Formats: sequence, structure tokens, C-alpha cells
Amino acid sequence: MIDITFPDGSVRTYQRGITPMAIAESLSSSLAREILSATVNSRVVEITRPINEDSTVKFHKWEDPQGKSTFWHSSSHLMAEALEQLYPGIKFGIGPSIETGFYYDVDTGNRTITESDLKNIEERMLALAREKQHFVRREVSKEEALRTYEQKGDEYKCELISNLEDGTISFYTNGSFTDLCRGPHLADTSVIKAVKLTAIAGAYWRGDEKRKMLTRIYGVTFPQKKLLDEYLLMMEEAKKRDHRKLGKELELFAFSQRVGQGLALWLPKGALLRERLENFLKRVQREGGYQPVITPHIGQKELYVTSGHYAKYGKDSFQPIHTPQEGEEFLLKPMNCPHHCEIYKTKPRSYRDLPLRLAEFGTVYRYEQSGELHGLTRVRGFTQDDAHIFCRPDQLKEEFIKVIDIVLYIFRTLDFKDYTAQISLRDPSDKEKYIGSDDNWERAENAIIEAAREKGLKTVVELGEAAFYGPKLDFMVRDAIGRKWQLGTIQVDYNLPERFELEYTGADDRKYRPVMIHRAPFGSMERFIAVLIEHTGGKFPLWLSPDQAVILPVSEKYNDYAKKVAELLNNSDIRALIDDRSETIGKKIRENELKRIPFIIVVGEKEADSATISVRRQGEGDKGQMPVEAFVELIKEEIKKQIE
RNA sequence: GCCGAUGUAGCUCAGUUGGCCAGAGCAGCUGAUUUGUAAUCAGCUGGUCGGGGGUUCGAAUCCCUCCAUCGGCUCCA
Repeated sequence: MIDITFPDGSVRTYQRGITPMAIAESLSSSLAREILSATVNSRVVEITRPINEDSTVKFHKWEDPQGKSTFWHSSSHLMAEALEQLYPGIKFGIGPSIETGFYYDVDTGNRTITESDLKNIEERMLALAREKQHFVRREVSKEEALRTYEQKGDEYKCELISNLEDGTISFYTNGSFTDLCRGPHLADTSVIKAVKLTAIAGAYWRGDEKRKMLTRIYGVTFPQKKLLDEYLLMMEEAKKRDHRKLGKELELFAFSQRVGQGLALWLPKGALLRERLENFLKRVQREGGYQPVITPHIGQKELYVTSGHYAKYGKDSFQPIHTPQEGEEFLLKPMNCPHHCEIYKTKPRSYRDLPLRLAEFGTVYRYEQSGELHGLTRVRGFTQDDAHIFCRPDQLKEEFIKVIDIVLYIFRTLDFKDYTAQISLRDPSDKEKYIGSDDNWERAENAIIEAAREKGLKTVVELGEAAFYGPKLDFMVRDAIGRKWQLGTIQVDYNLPERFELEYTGADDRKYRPVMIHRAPFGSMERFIAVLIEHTGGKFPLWLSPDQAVILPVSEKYNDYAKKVAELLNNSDIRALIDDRSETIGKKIRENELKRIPFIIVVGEKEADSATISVRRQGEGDKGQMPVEAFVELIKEEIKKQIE
């Protein structure tokens, strides 16, 4: 007999060799129907795996992440089976579950699978799922595993196996398909009731662009048809918030093939929105002791040779600008730091001058790969809300914490709740990739980790994600359909001060090297606004909204009164315009609602006679009549609440 | 850059197996209407069917190529 301990701490005794499934049945038959996998002694296993010793057991249902991942991982095997039946000879790479759904990388030989084939594969998957195929685990020796896939001619699986240790290798079989897999899996396929293959794309084998490109098929499955419908509806809704669509509709920005790929044109309303954000941050920075500076858009090639960026990125960047002067070369600036270093050097600095905080909304140009460009989130010319803090090593942590405070203040003001803080450290196994001494790296990494801890940030640590010159703390936010983007970034840099030979004089009259912090709370204006658009669905907070109110005269007769109201509002710093087209009031309301103008003001006989306005809130409807002053007060109050 | 898909008017989309002057709604313009809380009516304008090349008696439709966009991969100072 063995003791099984449950999450609530209770203990029950069972026969040796009992399965999680049987345990669940002993507790409740409805639980048994719902469980998909189980964690036994902190290892996720299938519910049919016998337990042979005293263990702790936790069950996973669809609602749990582990339940979903078991469900989706099993679905990828189901898809593989369908693919093998439909495309005999197809070879398989890897097929994991992902955040939403799963994928499988396959080599289709000289055939191509296209989107139009997906329906057929889905149908086959559903038919196979209905067969109630059991997932059968079998442990195999490395030798047998290799032999199996050599016979199949699947070099991808062979490569995977050769990296595994003998004694840890298992196969899983469902129906006609056997796969190299650690598991766990569902008990059987019958719970998979709805299948949608969502995308098909190329993906390099093992993520290496020098190796073969396989076909990656993405899919998602559900235990009920209803859940799939809900998911599809949600994705459709999310796509309506796409910043590229809203940017066009709301006339915020545009792209032109003639101007060039990835080079955004800011339209009047977008420029106004952006200017407001800039002013907001400028105010915060002024209060935080930053000093604005302005530097040119280009710099001599030598500047970037000094910084080390030329050696690292030179050949993949916009190429040098030549001048009539033989041998003279300039680069479009890909970052502002070298310029700011030169500002630091304009005069001798004392330890008393530090920290020196130089801020600039600096526009930079980077030649991003054409396939990587994406709306405003990935562009070739963008403006960083950049600043460089030059400080003494003993000031580093405090300065770092102050920057975190600014980022969090911005996120709070703009109601960004769903973000993750990522600490990017260097890859300890590949130190060659980075410049700077081990000692400095360690100090910088520790400063970040400590600062984040002191601010109580929930962080994820990623090894190998650091910049080549230093570790960083990035704030990641999701877009409408769940893609992650880096917004705010704070980076420690011991390298540039070295390369530019920056110095300050200490209290002991000796020369010291300052530490540099790069930081951009928005990241870039372009990307930040893109994410802001998707988060708000274009319904910006009142203080940011390009137009705050639109006045609709009921008929021509009230145009004069409308003008008077507009003047009053404008005099109170409210951005109001008049829509005096000779359209029906209904149509004008509809169109201005669609433009997401926060307030619609209707004026007609009633209002003109009583010197009032009728106020309508976007998305909420009529709010009734009120004097202009009351409306001004209403707006001021709301804005005050938004930016405390 | 790589794999796949897409590209018809300012926008959203029709356009049947290649077959007469390429269509609709919205937007725009002109006129009528003077409107009370999410689409008033009529008329008109607007298109090198992404660019170039080819096949064909004939191409928006088939083929090649380039460009751009979309979904991924790689990259992201």
C-alpha cells in the first residue's frame, strides 16, 4: 500500500500501482471525467501512469495551464497522425504545445502543404479523435530509438535522439502514429472535440537560419465546440483593435511605398497624440532631474567605430552617407548614446556633478529585415524617449530604482496592467558574445536584480537575452492578439564609458570612470502608441485624445451658437471642433461616435435658448443638458483623475 | 533575409471554367433637404485590376519576375 497526499494536505492510502485516474474515480466520478493530466511528485504525467511509491498528487483539468498543455501537446500528436496518413513519408521535427494551442514542424519533402489543405487535415484529426485512440507509452533504448528513425529516414528525430541520454527515452503511440516524446499525454483522444488549424508558416529547423526551413502548422483544439467558437470570436474582436487598422481609420499615421518600408508618416491627429505623450514624459523627467539635450540625426562613421556598434552592426545597417569630400562618411544614427557620451565629454566632470541625466526624444534609423517590419511596432525609423544617466558606481542602484519608478508611473497612468518585467542576463556559456569584463558584468547584473527585487517587481530572468554591452530590464506588454512587445527598457552599460574614456574627478582628486544607464520608459514613441491603440481600442484617455469634443448643431440655424460654444471650450483648453455639415443629427452622431471622440455636444433651439449644451459620452449615450461651465468642469475633473 | 498567403476606386469588398465599355456600398463632388441623439434623398466624379514581361484571337482571371502587405521563422544596438 502507498500513501497519496493531496494539495489540501489530506492523505489517503491506495494499492501500489494505482493510477491518478483511478484515484480520481475514488474521489468523484465527475472529477475523473474532467482530469487531463496530473502532477505526481512535481512531475506532470498522464493519468494512466501507475504510481509505485508514497506520492503527492495534484490533478489538472482543462482550466489549469498543465491541463491545457497536455491537451494541446496530445493534439499535436493527433495532427501528426493525420499528416502521416495524408502525406505518407512526411518527416517530423518537434511538435510542442504553446501558450495557445500547439504546432508541429514537418518536412513535406517536395510537396507543399498550403492553407487550403488545412480543412482536410482538421477533418482527419476529428475522425481520428473520435476513434478514442489511447496514448500508449513505451520506454526504449537509445539504440532502438535511433534504429527506428533511421529506418524511417527521419534525420530530424535522429538528431533529437542523439542529444538524449540512454534510459530516458520514450515513445508514445496513438492509433497508427508513434512519436519520440517525453509526454505526458491525454488518456485517449476522445476528449478532443473541436479542432482549428490556425496558420501555416516556415520555421528553421532548431531555430537556426542556416539550416533547412520546415513547414510549421499551428493549431488549437478544445474539449467543446462552444469553446472553439468563443475563441474564434475573441480573435476576431481582437483583430478589430489592430493598431494598423485603427491607425488608418482614426487618421493617426500612414505608410507610403514611395517614402519607404517601415517609415511611418504621422498624420495631424497622430502627431497631436504623440506630442501629448512627449509633453507628459518631459514633465515627469523635469521633475526627475533630467536635462533635455538635442543631437543631430547623423554622426561620423568614426563615432560608431569608437562605440563598437559599427563593427557589430555596420554591414547590416543603412550604409554610410558619402559627401563630396573624398573619404568622408556619416551614418544615420542607430542610437543616441554615442552623441550623449560626447556631450558628457564637453567639460571635465566632478563627482559632485553626478548623476548627470541627459534626455532626448531621439529619432534613430535601423535597417530591420524586411520580413520583420510590422505596423508601428517594428519600423526602420523611430523616436526613442531616450536618456542616459551617467553616475558613480555607488549611485547605480538608486538611479536604477528611480527609473523603474518612472516606468511604473507611466504604466499606471495609462492603465497598463498586464506587463511582465524581464531581466536579461548574458549567456554564461557564451561569454565571447559580450564586451566588457566579467567583473563589471557581474556588478551590473546584481544591481538590476537587486533593484527589481526592492521595487517588488515580478520578474522573469532570461539568460542570453542581454545586449552585447550590458544586462537590461525590459518591460514587455502584449498586443491585441497576444504577441509580446518590449516597451520600456533600462540597461546598464560599463562598456561605452570605457570606449569613450569618460571620466570624473573624485573627492580624492583621482580620475574615475562613470557608469552609464540607458533608459527609455516608452521604448519608442511608435511602438508605445501602437500598443496604446490596441489596449484602448482607439478610445484614448481624455487627456491624450486628439479631439476631445465635437459640437453638432441640429441645423444651420444654430451654427453661430455652436461657434460660440467652441470658442468657450477652446478658451478653456479643450480641444473641440464643430461638425456643421448639412447631415441629419443621427448621421453626425454615428460618424463621430465611430471616430471615438470622447464627447459629442448637441446644440439646437433648447440649448441656445437656455445657454446650455447637451452632452453625449462616446459609447455611453446622452448625458443630458448642462451649462458650458459645468461641462468644462467635468472634463477638467476627468483629466485630473487620469494624470495625478 | 527565409517559408506561405494576399494585392481590383480614398475605404470595405463582388467579379462565375480567360470572352462585349470592370461592378457595389461607403467616402468625395453637385443639388435638394434644415434635421433632436448611431446611416435623408437624387445625380455625378473616380480604376495603368500592385509594377514589368510572357502565353493567347482575347488576360483582373493562366505563367515568369519585381515590389508591397499579412501570418510565422531568424533578427532586434
